[in-house]
Amino acid sequence: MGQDEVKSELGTQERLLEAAMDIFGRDGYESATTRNIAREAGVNIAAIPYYFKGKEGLYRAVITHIVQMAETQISDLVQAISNLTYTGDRGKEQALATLVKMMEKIIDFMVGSSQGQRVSRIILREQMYPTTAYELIFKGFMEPVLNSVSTLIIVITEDPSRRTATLRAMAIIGQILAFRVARETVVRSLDLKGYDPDEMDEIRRIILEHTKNLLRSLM
Amino acid sequence: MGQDEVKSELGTQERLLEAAMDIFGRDGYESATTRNIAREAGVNIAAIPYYFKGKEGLYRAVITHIVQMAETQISDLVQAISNLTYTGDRGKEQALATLVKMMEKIIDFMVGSSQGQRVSRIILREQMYPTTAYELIFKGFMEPVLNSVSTLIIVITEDPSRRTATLRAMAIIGQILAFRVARETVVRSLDLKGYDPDEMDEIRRIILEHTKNLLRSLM
DNA sequence: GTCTATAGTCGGATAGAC
DNA sequence: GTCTATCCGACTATAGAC
Repeated sequence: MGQDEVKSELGTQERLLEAAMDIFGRDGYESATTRNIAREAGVNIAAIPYYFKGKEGLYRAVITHIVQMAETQISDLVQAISNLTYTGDRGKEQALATLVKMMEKIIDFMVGSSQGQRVSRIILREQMYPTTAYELIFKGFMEPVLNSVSTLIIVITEDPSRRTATLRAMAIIGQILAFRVARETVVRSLDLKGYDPDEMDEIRRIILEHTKNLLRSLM
Repeated sequence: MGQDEVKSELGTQERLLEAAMDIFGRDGYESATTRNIAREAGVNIAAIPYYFKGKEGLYRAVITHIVQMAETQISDLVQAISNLTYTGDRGKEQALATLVKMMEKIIDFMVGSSQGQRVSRIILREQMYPTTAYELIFKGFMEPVLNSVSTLIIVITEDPSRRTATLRAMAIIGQILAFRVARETVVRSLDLKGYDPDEMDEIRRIILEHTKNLLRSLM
């Protein structure tokens, strides 16, 4: 199927996309320069307006790309949650186990992997300073995750209020956000170099313990 | 008294500082322009290098100012915590009550007041993308708060590990961060216009309930 | 102290050769 | 499709009149 000419086209585009994800993730949209991105990708600056219709178009392409990456990570769990019906005490424990699994995915994605760190920086930036690209992230990632988690919380707490469950879901996920947003503060407070596997294990352990204890107290 | 004067009666320096807090909080450091700030303040652009040695100096002045504001909010609690010694079951309950009080302060400051919202946007931005001004925030605000909260957690859980307590503190405070960082997502998910007093009450109630239930489960 | 005018810099986009 | 050269706009900062 693949033609050689197509391969070389996608090569330049893909290299720009990879470099853009790095630079946008590191510097933020305004501070990032197309000159830097082009240099990092090893291509000419003029390739950006040529392939992506400018800086903004490149940014949107990055957003679309990372939403797809994130979706891949969680699609199976979202799918499972929207299909299954949980009832009774056994259903509650199942729902809690699923929730813990989802939290684990999010932790490893946002805090653990170096790829996920840059990606989640971009996502969090859009949360704080939404641009026209925010809609893509909301519909493609945030809304599905928040809906899934709040559905599980409704099952676990037997409180049918979607509103209350959504707020609880935000608070619970916030435990994870803290370690991404305030990474520098955590690292300094504990006099670390970064999150190495030992710290990651303890962070994961603590957040999951908190989540389980909290939800059991609401059962 | 008569301190409630309007903006036009403030000096040029103060008007610049107020305007800068607004614009930096809304747009972030790079996106904010000195032109905008000067126009918002109703003063000439040249006043910025004249009084603050340029854009960066103005930003540092804003950071210093907001750290002082934040310190005022929490200094009494930080003071009380560093002085008192809590022991026994009664001590644990006292520590928990103090922790809840501090959480309430932080919620009202970060999520509730419109002033605090702009300020906390700047603080969170420095968390995610630290500049040379980060040190001021860390030493003046983040470190004292994190230390206070983790000290209380050590008393409550009777686990002497400062490291574990600090990580727990981050996770617990993260519940608050979520409503500031992902405000737009919360608002959209619940189809709101913003956080009105009803939502604020429920957010506060839920976070405090989570915090109390969680820490009781760790006693 | 405050203004106008302008210098100096930088980043994004484009034209046109190859 | 990719390159070089260049343009244009926007921004910060400064010089100097008042």
